[in-house]
Amino acid sequence: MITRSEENYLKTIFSVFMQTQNNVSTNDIANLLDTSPASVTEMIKKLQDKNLVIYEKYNGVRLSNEGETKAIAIIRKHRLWETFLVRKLDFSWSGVHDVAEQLEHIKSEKLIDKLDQLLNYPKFDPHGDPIPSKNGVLNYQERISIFEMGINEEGIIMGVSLDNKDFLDYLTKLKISIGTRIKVIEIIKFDQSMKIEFDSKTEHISKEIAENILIKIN
Amino acid sequence: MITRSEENYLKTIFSVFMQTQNNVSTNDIANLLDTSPASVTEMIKKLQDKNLVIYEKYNGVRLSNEGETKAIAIIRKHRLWETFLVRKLDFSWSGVHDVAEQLEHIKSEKLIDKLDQLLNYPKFDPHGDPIPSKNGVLNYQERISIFEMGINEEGIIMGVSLDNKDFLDYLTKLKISIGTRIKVIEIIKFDQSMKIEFDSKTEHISKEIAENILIKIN
DNA sequence: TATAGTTTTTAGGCAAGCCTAAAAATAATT
DNA sequence: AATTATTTTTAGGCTTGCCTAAAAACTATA
Repeated sequence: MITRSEENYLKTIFSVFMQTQNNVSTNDIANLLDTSPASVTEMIKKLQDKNLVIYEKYNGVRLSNEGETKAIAIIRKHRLWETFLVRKLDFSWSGVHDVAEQLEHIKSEKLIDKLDQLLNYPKFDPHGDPIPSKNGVLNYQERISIFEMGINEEGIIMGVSLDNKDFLDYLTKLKISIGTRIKVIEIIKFDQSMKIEFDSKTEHISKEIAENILIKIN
Repeated sequence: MITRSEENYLKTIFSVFMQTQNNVSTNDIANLLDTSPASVTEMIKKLQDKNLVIYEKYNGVRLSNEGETKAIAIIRKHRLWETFLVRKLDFSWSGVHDVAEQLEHIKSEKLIDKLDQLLNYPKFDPHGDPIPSKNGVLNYQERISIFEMGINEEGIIMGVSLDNKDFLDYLTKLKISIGTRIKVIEIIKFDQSMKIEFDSKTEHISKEIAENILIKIN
């Protein structure tokens, strides 16, 4: 049996490794899970005993195949629940995270399969992140931020890279959502803010906003 | 903050007290929660410190007003989740309990309100038990078992008093469900089994079955 | 390369929630 | 009423997951 806390460690290790492709450091995990490095070391040893991670002292940690399977299953649950909350219970995409964080630990394969079915087997969650399939395939779509685009380039919004309430609420206000086609009109050198066009209108967004909106890249 | 374990104690104390109207004994709680009497004593003290129960050594325990409010809130969550599982995810009423047991501990008032709304504010769960309202009113409908009925008496099935898979599956097979109108045709003295009529057909049910099907009484 | 700085691990502790065994209180029986 | 049986509580321990402080190992810099 895998505990809730262990699940959170696996999830964290997975997502950091995804980004860096390097063994994950004790300190990084401690910061992300808001716990002490000492606790992390301790927990990693437990996970190692359960063959969920590969660990060498003073050299960081990464997931074993078994650990990765477990991590992906949790991410699947999290993203399906987020999708459920937004689509069926009218949650805003900014209000979804904390509840999904709890729901992802519910243990019932049947529940998740049925939820998947109810939602008609969604491929992406409300933030545009891919939902792993039941058999653990995570279909990763490469994306760049609007900030990385050049003038006159176009793209379709595929997701966001920040789960901050104010940020998401602002996007809602601008009526920017996943699927929106945008075009970069102008880049202001001074503050690196951008003028973008979408739905036949123009909006001016700051660097911070542009950096956290992701578009598809082929 | 109230822990998952504390919530389970409150729920248990509440339901035993509902039935007996007496202070609940340490032993009873231990049996129901499948734990040791010593652990129960210890936990009760904690609950007392939090003003959730009223407790006197060697004299059992009952809920304080605050404890009762908490207990009812958990029961509300449990029964709403059960309703959701059956109505939206096609769970059988026998498969629902374990998952609801987990889901009832999810902390989010908004989630429960939205769920309630999605289900159109149900008054009863799939087993026929009343769902407490948001403000904590538990509308109890008095019921008796079929076993307590006399010959030629009629009634409408309002619920069950047993959450056993084999039992519930058998009712499904017999096509007995909540709302079914039944009439007692014959009582066999020898084994106290009963012949009942419903949906223009007759079935023969054992004492054990009859005892666990509840009908409305006015 | 020696030293200073950072990261990681070890050591020792704490709260929650459980356990068993033994003691104390209550209840039942002769 | 005295004894026996049952229930409940106390005492002492265990595991999980966290903590702080100190030691050890790595990394960077003079």
